[in-house]
Amino acid sequence: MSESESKPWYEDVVLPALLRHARTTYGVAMRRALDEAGYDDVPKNGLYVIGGLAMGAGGVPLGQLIRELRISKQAAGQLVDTLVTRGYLERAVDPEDRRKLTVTLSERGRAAAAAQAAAREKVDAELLDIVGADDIQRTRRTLAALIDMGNAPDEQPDD
Amino acid sequence: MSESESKPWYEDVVLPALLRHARTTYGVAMRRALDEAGYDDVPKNGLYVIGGLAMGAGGVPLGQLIRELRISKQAAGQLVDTLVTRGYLERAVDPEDRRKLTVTLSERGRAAAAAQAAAREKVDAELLDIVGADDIQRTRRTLAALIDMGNAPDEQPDD
DNA sequence: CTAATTGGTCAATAAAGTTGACAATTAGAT
DNA sequence: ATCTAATTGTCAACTTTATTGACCAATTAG
Repeated sequence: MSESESKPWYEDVVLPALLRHARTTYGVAMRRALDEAGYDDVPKNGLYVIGGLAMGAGGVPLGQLIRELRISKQAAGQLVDTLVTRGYLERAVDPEDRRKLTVTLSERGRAAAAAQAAAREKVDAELLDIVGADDIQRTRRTLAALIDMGNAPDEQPDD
Repeated sequence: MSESESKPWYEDVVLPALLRHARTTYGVAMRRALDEAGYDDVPKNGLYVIGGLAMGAGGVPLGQLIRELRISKQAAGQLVDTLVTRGYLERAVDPEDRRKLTVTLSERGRAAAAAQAAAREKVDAELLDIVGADDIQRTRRTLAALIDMGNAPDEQPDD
């Protein structure tokens, strides 16, 4: 059995570990880009908030953060607080239902989101070079299937 | 444009978000399996330690945990402390170099690891049913490429 | 017009990670 | 054989992040 065709290193690494480490590549790249651009006070989950908010144009309801980050509403409120204090977000009440809060990116927030997106796209591009568009498409579909599995109607936490 | 062939929901979800949520499917399943089997005191990163240790037979050096979890050596030490206290791990000093520490699964640790692995495999099997072996293989390769990108020689943190 | 539900806040606390200082062990150079 | 120097991990103090429980305000259902 020759060295040159030994099985790849990831052969018996379990999928959740691969997912974790793969995401870390993005995480490190995005964090470093933000740091270098002077946005060095974004809290851990802030990456997700800022990145996620970038695409939803009209602002994101707090409840959505709670569900997607899988944290308590108090933690979500505190996270938003921090991001508002540090100038990345602005709160707004939903005029339809004045209990509801939505958050939007501030000027500074949009700048940070842009830096983060650039870093992400750089990784995307490099990956595209390595594995090609088809594999990326299949990977995305596979990940989506996995996500759908976790969204069975009974999975929502009560709080 | 008909409803039935609208673009899939994940179309413009960025890859790091897909990775995050996909991993959450595993995380939730594994956590729930552990809870239901009575192993309800495993700390957050403990999932990774226990799952990762399951395969490395001889025990894992502490330094490896530090690098893979990307936490400080102090945090790693504390995590191991907790897992030892709660009966999942056992410490052992490397006789070659008595500074070095390795951890191995205790009896209880192995039982927890088995429960966790079963949950993981159940998700694996379900995924296999949905997307097929080929897509999983390509996904694994793609993730591995992404991980390799993040392991450039200059990426190791100093501490 | 109550009563229940939903959406969020406040306060206290717990959990997890960080930094800084230091002890023990090993390695490298005299 | 030491005498540095580097590696590996611990201790202690502190910061950050998230949780629980009690509560208030706005909305919706009877």
